[in-house]
Amino acid sequence: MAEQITLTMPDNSTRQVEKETTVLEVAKGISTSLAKKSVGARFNNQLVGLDEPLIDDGTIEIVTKDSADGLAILRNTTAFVLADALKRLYPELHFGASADNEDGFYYDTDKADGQVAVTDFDKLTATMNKLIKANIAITKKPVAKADLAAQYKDDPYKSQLLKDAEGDAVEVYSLADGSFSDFGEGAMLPKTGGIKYFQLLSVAGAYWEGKSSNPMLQRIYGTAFYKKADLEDELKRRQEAKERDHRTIGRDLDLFFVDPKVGNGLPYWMPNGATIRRTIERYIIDKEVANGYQHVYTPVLANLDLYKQSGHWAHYREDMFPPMDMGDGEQLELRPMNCPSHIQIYNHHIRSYRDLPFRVAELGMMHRYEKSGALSGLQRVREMTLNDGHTFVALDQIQDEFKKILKLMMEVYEDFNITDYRFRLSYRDPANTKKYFPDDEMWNKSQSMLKAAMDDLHLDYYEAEGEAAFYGPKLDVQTKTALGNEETLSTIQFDFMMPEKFDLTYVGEDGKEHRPVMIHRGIVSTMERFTAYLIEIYKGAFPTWLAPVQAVLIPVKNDLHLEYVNYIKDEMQKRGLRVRVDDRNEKMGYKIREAQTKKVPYTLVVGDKEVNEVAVSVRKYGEEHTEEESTNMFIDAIVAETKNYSRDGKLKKSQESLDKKLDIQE
RNA sequence: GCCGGCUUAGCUCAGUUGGCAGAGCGCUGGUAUAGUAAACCAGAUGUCACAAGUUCAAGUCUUGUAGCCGGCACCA
Repeated sequence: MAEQITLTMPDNSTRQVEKETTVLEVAKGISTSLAKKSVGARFNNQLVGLDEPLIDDGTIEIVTKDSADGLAILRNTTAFVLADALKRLYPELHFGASADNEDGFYYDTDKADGQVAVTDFDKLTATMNKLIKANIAITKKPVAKADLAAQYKDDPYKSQLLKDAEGDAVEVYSLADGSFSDFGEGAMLPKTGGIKYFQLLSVAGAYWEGKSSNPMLQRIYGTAFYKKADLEDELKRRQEAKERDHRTIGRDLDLFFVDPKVGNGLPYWMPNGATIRRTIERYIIDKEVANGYQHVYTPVLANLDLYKQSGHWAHYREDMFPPMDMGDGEQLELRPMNCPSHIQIYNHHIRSYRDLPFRVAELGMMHRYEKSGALSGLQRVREMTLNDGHTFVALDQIQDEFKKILKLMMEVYEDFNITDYRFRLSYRDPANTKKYFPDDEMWNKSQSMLKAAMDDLHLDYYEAEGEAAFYGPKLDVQTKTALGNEETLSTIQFDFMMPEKFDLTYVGEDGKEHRPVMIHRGIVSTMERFTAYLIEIYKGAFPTWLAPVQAVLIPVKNDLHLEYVNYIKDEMQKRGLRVRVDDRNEKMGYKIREAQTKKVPYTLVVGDKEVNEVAVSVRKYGEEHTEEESTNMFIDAIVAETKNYSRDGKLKKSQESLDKKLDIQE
């Protein structure tokens, strides 16, 4: 009898099979329906193909088409076929890295006589389709790195990838007809015909090994699915993402603009956008004052020495506006960050332990000379106003203050209905400590303190090395833009360095001087980035409390109803509501349509019936039906709705549940 | 900053082998006076991104510059 191996299934049951049984045979052994759907397996946590013979005991999970792993196998195979097509069309082309991700895949290329461009996609797609139609088997075998080196000797990137691969051998995937082969990790489908629906999407430059000092390759992006509908959904999703883009909506709703002729990355806020921003600013200032912060104003200009002392000049000189030489030896700098300003506030008086935690906040305007390629709408700009705050604490207050800030953050998220985010603990890069404040003990201490605080609160997070600020580790709240790019929304940063550099002290209970710790924190990011973020999550349909115009009043007939409409307008304005009367010479349907396309929360129509009943006909944004409401009741309801920051006037989660989640005892 | 692409009216876009600068929406004026997503008529849109070059002639071809878009790198 042949040698047996033991496979452990996901449900912990075990199964004895002959050694060298393939994944497909294992799947068939479980059920034919599973075998039909299967495209590989996760064996001892490694992705393997259907033809993989199993030779050791291990855990196995059959990978089906409808799983993320199944898509990874498909996309890996599609990237392989793309590479084959590229090589057929451009024999001299060199390959760089390749990968699949949650949206699709990419393959990096380098061509001496002009890079691959989107105009090549038709030819590439046609060639790929030929290969897919031919349904060629893809075989896999391990080849010693030494044997493969000669084949790639003229290809600098592949040679490097080969050298960097783990072990002495790599898996080489080949078409059965011998016309193409490639090496790499990850599993593939057994035949090219397994690729059903793919699309090449875009090309973009990407540095070799992600280092800007290296040459730039051309990255070809694509995606692939097993089902036509899934591919169509993905393409539709990408289209909708563009419609959600804050730059598009910002223009359509007349919120802001950037005119390169008067300054790149320097946005102008139109009245509508300014109203949203002002509402956010008032909200967050009130919220912070209620949470013990003292709001201040500090100058946007300071002597350059301030930023030399803080270390910003040494670290970020390239991204700061050049200093203004005043001719008498003084150099003034547009501030790139507010922390040194708040340090001046702290240092202005002698501080006692009784003053701590000392919380100072500001909507601080800053200027950074962001590189031209980084600029993007309101998301990356050269002048921005940060919801900045610094709290100065004693060592033993760090944990408690951290929790308080986190609680404040979560309350704010609830008010804005922000739910899609991830916590990231950002540490320094252990392989490149030069970038950071040189004090190993400080780093180890503050990083473990941060992690302990998060663990203590039982919050999920992921850790990222190399993402820390130069002065300390941070908790970042990561979100995604409409186009899927990651960005930091909120941040809490521990800083043991600035207090040293500025010799900050407080007088302790013992009458002696002690060194405080600084916590930098931003809740709603910059006004620019946050507004962009809100535009995208709301798709321009702002909740009533934020909407630039909260209600539009439309008289059925101007000469009969305008008087009453103006009365309602006055009543609403007295209650602090933003309301507009549309008395243009247009048909009612036209005005209603415009109110809807401008995403005004409430459209109020007034005619004979309403005048007689002291009522309004209410139509909510996005809804087709209307409701008659007494004018007073309607005004009371909309006032209540704006007061509790809600879109629909519904009650929000209780305070206790938030406290419990964060484990905060007052 | 880097690689690729793009740039025509306020917006979305046509514009043929080089031969008078176009449409829809929006805007302006007028007519119509209305019950829940687009009334009708008329009118004005403009340094075809900018600067050179080729040509009898350039929105169109060539070169350079800027900006924008996608991504990479950066992001205190």
